[in-house]
Amino acid sequence: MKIATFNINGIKARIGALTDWLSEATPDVAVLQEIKSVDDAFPRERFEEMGYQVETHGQKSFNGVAILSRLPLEDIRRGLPGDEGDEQARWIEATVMAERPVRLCGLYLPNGNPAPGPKFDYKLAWMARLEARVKELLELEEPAVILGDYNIIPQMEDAARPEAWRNDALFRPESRAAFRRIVNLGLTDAFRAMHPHMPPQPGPEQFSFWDYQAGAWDRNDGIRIDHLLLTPQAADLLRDCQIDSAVRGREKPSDHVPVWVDLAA
DNA sequence: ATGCCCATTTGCAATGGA
Repeated sequence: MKIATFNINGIKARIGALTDWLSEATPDVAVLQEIKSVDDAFPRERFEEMGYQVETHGQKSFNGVAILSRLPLEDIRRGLPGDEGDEQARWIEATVMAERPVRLCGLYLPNGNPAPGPKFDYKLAWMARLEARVKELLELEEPAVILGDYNIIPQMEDAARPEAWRNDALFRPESRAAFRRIVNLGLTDAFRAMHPHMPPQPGPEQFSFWDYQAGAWDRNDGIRIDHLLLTPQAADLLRDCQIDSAVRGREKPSDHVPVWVDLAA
């Protein structure tokens, strides 16, 4: 079963690029971030025609997450627990009914800039809520994938120019420590499990985001911030993990590209 | 040191992104 995460940066602007990629990559499940749409405005028919069940958790203008699945979805939940007053649409969960059911948690973690400041505080508070939810998921001892735009550069090798991100909310010590705390509960970073950092690399590192500005894509000045974290039961099913980098070089691209895992589920 | 580009808004400049 192929499960992908893709920050599309606006469904309205990305409908063509997204359907093209779905047709080629044929993921069983695509977890989307930044749909930037309310639920009623999401073009669900376009994806239903392609055989996908569509579940959205949108809001006006910003944020918004969704799950597209060719297999049935059950027990859909919207919103990250832990703060009833949080209006931002950044979390959606569902169980994909494969031969071996897998719990999916799609997330769009807050950017957190500028740091320090209230937006950075919100990011860290959101990550504390994520940690609490991950602890619950791990106690179930079932296959689960927590995937999406984490807005975290985990290590130096995950940025082409780490020094440029030194004081950024994506790379600050507090952000990376919060990410490590979550991973260290017992999750596996699927990409690093399949592609360990082995300096000196024969080629450039792989990234999942390149800024629109300053020719970042042409210079491969990217960062790896879209992640798929696996519970032990999901990690035991891991067959492959790849980044579809070429999508970034097409017409009217998102600034992120899809990242996917193949699970023996 | 700052902006570069892109998407959205009941828009025509401002905000958010990362």
